[in-house]
Amino acid sequence: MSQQSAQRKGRPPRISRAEIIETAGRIVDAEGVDRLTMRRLAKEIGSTPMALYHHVRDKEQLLVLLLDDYAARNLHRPDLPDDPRERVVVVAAAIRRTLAACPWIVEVLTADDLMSEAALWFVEQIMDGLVACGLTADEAVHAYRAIWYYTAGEMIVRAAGERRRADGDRPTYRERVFADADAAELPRVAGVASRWAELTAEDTYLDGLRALVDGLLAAPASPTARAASRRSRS
Amino acid sequence: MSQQSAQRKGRPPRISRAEIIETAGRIVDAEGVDRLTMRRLAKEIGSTPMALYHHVRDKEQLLVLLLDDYAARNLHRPDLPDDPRERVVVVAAAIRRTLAACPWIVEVLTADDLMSEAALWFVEQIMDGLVACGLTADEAVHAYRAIWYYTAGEMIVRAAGERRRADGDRPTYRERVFADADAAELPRVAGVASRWAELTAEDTYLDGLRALVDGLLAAPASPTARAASRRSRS
DNA sequence: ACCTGAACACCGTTCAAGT
DNA sequence: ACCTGAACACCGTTCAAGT
Repeated sequence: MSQQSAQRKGRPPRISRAEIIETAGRIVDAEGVDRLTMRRLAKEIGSTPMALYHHVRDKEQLLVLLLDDYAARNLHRPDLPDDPRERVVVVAAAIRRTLAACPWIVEVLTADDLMSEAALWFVEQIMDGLVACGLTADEAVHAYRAIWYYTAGEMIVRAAGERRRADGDRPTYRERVFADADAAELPRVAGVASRWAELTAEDTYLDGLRALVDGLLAAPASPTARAASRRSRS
Repeated sequence: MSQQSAQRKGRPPRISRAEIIETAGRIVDAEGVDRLTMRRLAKEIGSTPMALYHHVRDKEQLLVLLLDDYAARNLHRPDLPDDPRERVVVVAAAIRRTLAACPWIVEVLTADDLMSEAALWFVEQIMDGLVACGLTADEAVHAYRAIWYYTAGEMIVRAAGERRRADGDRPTYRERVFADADAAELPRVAGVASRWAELTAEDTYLDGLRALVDGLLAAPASPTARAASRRSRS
């Protein structure tokens, strides 16, 4: 535990995990996440690729560490409204606003859950709001997860859409599929086909979030019905 | 070979897109998506990497094509209940059941929307159910998107969790973070910390889906309020 | 304990040429 | 039109050795 006095063993470190994360963050901010490679990072830091492996397990862990660092510095706690339901919405929206500003989260999201220390306060507020609205602790966990699924999905799908729009105006595959939609067989789809891109470009995260939270908090099925549905799942 | 018969233009193709997709599907099924490389695929097919680029634009498109093919063959249309709200739930659950069975969708989901021809019928049914419950066409598109965000997010987060569980029982980062949760500051989180893994391993997709659909169809804000919220977004 | 060099076993894609 | 060979510009990670 007392490492400043006892430098007796081995050679002193030249690079630190903090330095690795900081440099990695700079590369990612400046050039995007797929320009971050262990070799490139080592060069930037003035070391060799293998030196990095003494401080992080592998590239995947580095990415998770990077997002934790980002969350710790950018996840600002919002003012909490009194109404517990509104608290849930406001806190979820705060998570999403911060993470959506960081276009490479998708890479990490698909590698691991975001569950940094900095995020725990947000989870706490969401769960507390849900419990204050009448959910049990277990129900609150499941409801929180549903909110997280919706939030993560929105960010990922939106990021994919933006990437698609970014690299070239080549007529997207989806547009061709829609154009082929038969109005007789698929009237609803055909009816909005021409406006699909425009409609799905709108940011409706908040509307959907409110609907989800309302639904999660609406008078649920009776306890017996819930128990039955739980049984049928296992 | 004998090319003197039908030499209208150029040389006859040795390989086809269909053959590429079929072989790629075999590799992915047998060994997982990250064993699918253009070089490996070419070898398997008895050709060279560059021959593939005459039939698909790049690896990303190949993956999208592969998922479309999977969807076309596995997305079976469910019986439609009479109740339009239940129709929405049943159809969304059918999409999710099929896609969740295919662990590599995440790679495609983050590259592009799934929007194959085979999926259009499902989109149609969901939109039709939503409209039958009173939504306008535009609202139905947004509601469909919310359902898709939730569904995609659930599949991606679940897949990440399974991958994490699969490769080694190393104590996940998340578990350590939870163990450190201060019961005084974060009572709700600390209260379920020990059961978090167990609770989040439960499949609650359907419960969350029902909550979301209920919320989306519940008496929405008045038309004027909706118009105001639309204005404030743009 | 920490770092290095060399090597392993690969990638996706471009280019110019052949048939 | 379709395919090939060679090359470009890389990867993440392991291993054995050095300090």
